Amino acid sequence: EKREIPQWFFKITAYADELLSELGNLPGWPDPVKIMQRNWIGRSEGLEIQFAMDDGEAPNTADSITVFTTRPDTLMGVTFLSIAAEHSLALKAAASNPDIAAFIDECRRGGTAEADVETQEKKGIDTGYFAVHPISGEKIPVWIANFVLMGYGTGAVMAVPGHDQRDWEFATKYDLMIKMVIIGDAVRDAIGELDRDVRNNSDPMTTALGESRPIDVIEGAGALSVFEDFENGIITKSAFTDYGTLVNSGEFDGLDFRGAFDAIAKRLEADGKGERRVNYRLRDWGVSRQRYWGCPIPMIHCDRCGIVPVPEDQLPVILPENVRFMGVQSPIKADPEWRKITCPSCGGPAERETDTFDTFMESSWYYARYTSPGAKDMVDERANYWLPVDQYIGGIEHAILHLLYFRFFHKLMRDAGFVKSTEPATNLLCQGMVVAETFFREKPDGSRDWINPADVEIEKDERARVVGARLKSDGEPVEIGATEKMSKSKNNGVDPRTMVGKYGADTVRLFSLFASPPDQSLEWNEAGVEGMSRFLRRLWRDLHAHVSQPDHPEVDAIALSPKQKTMRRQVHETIAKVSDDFGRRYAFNTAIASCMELLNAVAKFTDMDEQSRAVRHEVFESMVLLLTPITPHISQALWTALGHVDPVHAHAWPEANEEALRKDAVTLAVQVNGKLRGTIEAPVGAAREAVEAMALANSDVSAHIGASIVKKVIYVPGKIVNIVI
RNA sequence: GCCGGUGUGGCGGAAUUGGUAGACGCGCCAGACUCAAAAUCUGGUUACUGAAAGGUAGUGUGGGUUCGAUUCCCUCCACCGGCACCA
Repeated sequence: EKREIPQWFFKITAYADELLSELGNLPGWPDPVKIMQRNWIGRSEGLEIQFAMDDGEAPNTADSITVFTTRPDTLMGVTFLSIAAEHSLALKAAASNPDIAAFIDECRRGGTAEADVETQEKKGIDTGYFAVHPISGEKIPVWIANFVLMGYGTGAVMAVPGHDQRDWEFATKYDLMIKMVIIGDAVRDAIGELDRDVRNNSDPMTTALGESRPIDVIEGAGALSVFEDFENGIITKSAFTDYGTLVNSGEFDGLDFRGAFDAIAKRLEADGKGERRVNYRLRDWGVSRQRYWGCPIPMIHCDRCGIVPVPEDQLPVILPENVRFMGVQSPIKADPEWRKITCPSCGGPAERETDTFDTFMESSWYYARYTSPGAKDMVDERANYWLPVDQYIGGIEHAILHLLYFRFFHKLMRDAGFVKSTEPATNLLCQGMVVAETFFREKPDGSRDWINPADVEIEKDERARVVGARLKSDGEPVEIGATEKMSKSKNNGVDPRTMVGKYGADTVRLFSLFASPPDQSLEWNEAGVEGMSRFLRRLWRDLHAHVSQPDHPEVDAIALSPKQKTMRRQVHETIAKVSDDFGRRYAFNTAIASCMELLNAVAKFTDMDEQSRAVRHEVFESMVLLLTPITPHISQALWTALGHVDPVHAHAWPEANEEALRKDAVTLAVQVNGKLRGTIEAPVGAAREAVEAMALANSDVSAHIGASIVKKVIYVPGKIVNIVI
């Protein structure tokens, strides 16, 4: 059932629409990742418009410049076109003009990374060519601009300096015309008033300007500067980029964004000069890299047959290991022998591809291969048993690239018939980085000698503030640097095995999960681990003290004293909280904290009667089960101590008992004007009037009300009473 | 520059749907035990003020919405991640 693979198959842009829409079917993925991917794909609706070249100036009248715009409503404000340095027309202009050629060279030298392009100084050069405005027929100049990239859209943009900030800055710098064709609502409304007075001119802006009185009227609408600019025929402050109403746009005057979009689209479509189009910011994925390390691209270049795939029985192409590195070039590129091969199609001499795949290529489908070890194909039928991945975990730094390629590849495999699912992973957790403090000493040449945190002693003042640090070996001070991601270059890596050796794996795992929620960065700091060790030792000691007591009956919920009930309720509250923290919130730190609270509470619960011992048994059994996923080894030992024969991991996860969770009374905060002034104990389900009366009767509260009149009382059952005076 | 995130005690962090800010842990202080130390246990620990009870302020900045804001909205600042070849 494998499909014939069409030519567009490997283009990620062919999947742009699906990659975007399927984000809506990923409830188990974090919102920030989905938002970043949505923005990265960047779907936008607009018009593609052709600007013909002016006959008298163009080197070839067949030339035209195609632009894409999401703001066709500003079309009548176009005063020039900006094209990329690699645009065919730019290259044509460069052929006869050394200044232009030099400018293009300069653009090439600049970085192509989006961050470089967006932060560099906006520069341009006039090509000397003119295009024709598709509606007004005006001649408009064509400029080359360093911020227009060939890889985006069509490599050319229509410039509307009046209503685009970047175009505005460019036009101001090079003294190009700026037209106002959109006005905001405030200006429109003010003009509307003037228009009613005059009524005899169809162009409201002209009417307003024709009168000697508009300024004071407009001033009230808060648009004075815009209006003054218009009087002078230029926008001086900055571009007006909001949506609004069209002016100075001939037949389109008075239309809003939507109306203008439709009218202009219709007009251009009728004239064959433009059409509606959906554009994506997403670019195609170039998968080849000019380096040695990597998976060779299994393609063969034949002069007669073109590019021919390596036959399947010769896969995989193995990277030669017996190579010599010389300079920066890949050794398989330098080696004239390795690439020699006969063409599998015609049998003539041919050459292997010497580029290797981008590492993102393999990381895009390894998870699928893991389901089918030894499979002859990429995967076999086992993939459909395991996939999609239930829980995928990776760093947030992969939010865009890896996780988009990952989704793309899964859809490719689906369309090739390898898997049936549409998305590779149901749930995604992006964990933070492991960071640690850095320490250094400055060397005479100003460079830094980084010192490992394990070799440093921290000095603190009497208020426990860090005042300095010393090297353990010589006792001399060292400088304290930033807290950064663990790295070799900053020598702040700490091997957890040292800690595991000292405290055991359970303690270290407990510590690393307790230190911060998984999606935040984790500070690896030895100080906290002592607390975890203490907690486990207390649990061990208290549990063994409990099992050394005489046997006890089952818990009899009806026979429990209020104190026993409270203790038992806390057990079930903890079960409910830990279950939710593990299953829904991934909040392991708070799950552990509530187990600690439970241990603190049971340590104070020292009654020795039978039912107390029964409740205490429930505390320890539950706590051991709740901690098992984090501390399996000590949990198993404690489980055995509690008298169980079966392994702890085989036991069912505890469930919170509704009956045990029930409360008779609840503590309510009482506020006066939003400030906490006291608390009251109210029976659950008490009437509003009764609760209000209790709140007003509270002495701390009444002291703050004094002789004032109570205006309003807000009561949120189970939470607060707020008395407004 | 753009997109996303973060900012809370001395420190890591909690507050889940707008409802008692600082849970839990570290550190620190005091006490108990001890000849002593370690370990352990008990109590305290946001700041200012006050003998105390308490009062006032307080969650990066400045504003706003609300009876009530760490939480929602706007502004700004700092830091972290990504920006398509980290060859």
